[in-house]
Amino acid sequence: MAKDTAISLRVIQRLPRYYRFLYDLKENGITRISSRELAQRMRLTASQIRQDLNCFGGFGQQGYGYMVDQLYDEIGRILGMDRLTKSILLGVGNLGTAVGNHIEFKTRGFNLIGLFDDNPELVGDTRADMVIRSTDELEAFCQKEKPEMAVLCIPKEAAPRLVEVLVGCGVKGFWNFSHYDILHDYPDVIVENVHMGDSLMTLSYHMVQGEEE
Amino acid sequence: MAKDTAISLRVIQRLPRYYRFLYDLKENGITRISSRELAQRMRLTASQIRQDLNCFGGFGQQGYGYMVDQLYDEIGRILGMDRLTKSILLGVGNLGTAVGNHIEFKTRGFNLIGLFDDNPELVGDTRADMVIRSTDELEAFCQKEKPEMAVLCIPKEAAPRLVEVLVGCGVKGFWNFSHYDILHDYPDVIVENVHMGDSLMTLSYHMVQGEEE
DNA sequence: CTTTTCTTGTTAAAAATTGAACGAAAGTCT
DNA sequence: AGACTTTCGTTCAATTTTTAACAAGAAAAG
Repeated sequence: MAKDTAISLRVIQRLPRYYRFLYDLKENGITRISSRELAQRMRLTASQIRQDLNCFGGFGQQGYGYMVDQLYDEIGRILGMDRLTKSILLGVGNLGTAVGNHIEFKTRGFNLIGLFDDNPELVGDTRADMVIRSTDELEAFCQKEKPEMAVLCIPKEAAPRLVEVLVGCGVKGFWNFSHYDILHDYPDVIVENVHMGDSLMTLSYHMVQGEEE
Repeated sequence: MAKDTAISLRVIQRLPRYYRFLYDLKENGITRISSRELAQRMRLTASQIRQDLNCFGGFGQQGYGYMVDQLYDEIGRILGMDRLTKSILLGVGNLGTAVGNHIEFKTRGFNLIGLFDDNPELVGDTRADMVIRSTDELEAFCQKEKPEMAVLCIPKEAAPRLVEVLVGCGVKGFWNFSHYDILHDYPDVIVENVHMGDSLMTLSYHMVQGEEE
């Protein structure tokens, strides 16, 4: 059943994709699915799906398949979608605004409770139904509200110092959009670096390759 | 020297990160670097760096290391950063606006030449120094300008049909931010799906794990 | 009720990726 | 100039990841 060996990062990174496809199945009124059919839809092998899911326990039934609803809930729970971890967002520029407005934090396990920016012209403005606070208030706010996660949409130069401050304030997770790589060297601190530019560059690489052949 | 075996996706996906770190070295006036030191900075093994770079040719020099400038340029060329592939962006909502303004397309091998949206209230407005066009004009625009890449910041429902239209118009690459997975089943079409929500969910998973131990 | 068909969970094999080891070439120092 | 150090490119080994194979259990069909 449940394995005691650590679950590989690759498996974890596939879970959200399963979650999305299962949501679609639910929406289309499909109540059960076999690994074979799910594999066809997702362009994976049935073997991989069975093995991935089995890391967390036997959710399926032989001769029948998986219950879509149940599997969706299970994966959601594994991913922590049943929580609302308090979060703050720093840097309310173009990107910060879009992230604050566009991302559905609440259905992803987080609750955005504060926005911060250095720019005095932005402070006091409203985004995503929240008032933008000055970064000067950051530490006081953290002491009071104890957010555990911080979204960073700040310039690269500001990142290292701010990370240090936030770790000092007890922030345990970073969703980092800044051009700076937060390295995984604070103990007990989880980092997810999002580099959209990197993604665009790999697209470029593949398009160049496509031309050359 | 140059290998004739295909280069693995993992290597390609690391290239932009090398590119970023090399840029930083350049900025700090560092002209040469050994695989060992770069490995320390990037939290990789020296072996991996040497092996990755060697896929494309021997850029280093024994007993000396790599020339930062030269290596930066080489990786840039490999990734196609010396090009300006014509691109359009569809869906100028929160996210589309941020992507249009925030991403440096020109230094990533692309040139954004048009914005499109369905919403009549947005058509005619300006974003990133460009006028927003109606989606009705899309096909005519493509016939004239022949963009090769499309950025999709549209709702999930609109994605499948629009992809079909764009592929018909000769678009060869998609940078897809929509909640829909474009599957790689058009021949000669390159897809890069960006799912920010997936990234947030893996962060959630790791934070839950961090708590439990 | 028995047989047949599915489909899982699991084990075994294959493939890919990463890390260590080492000779060779170039730089550095005395 | 010669000894010594550095560091690459490459080969080999270890690990990880993916794919295939299969026995066992459950549903469906006759």
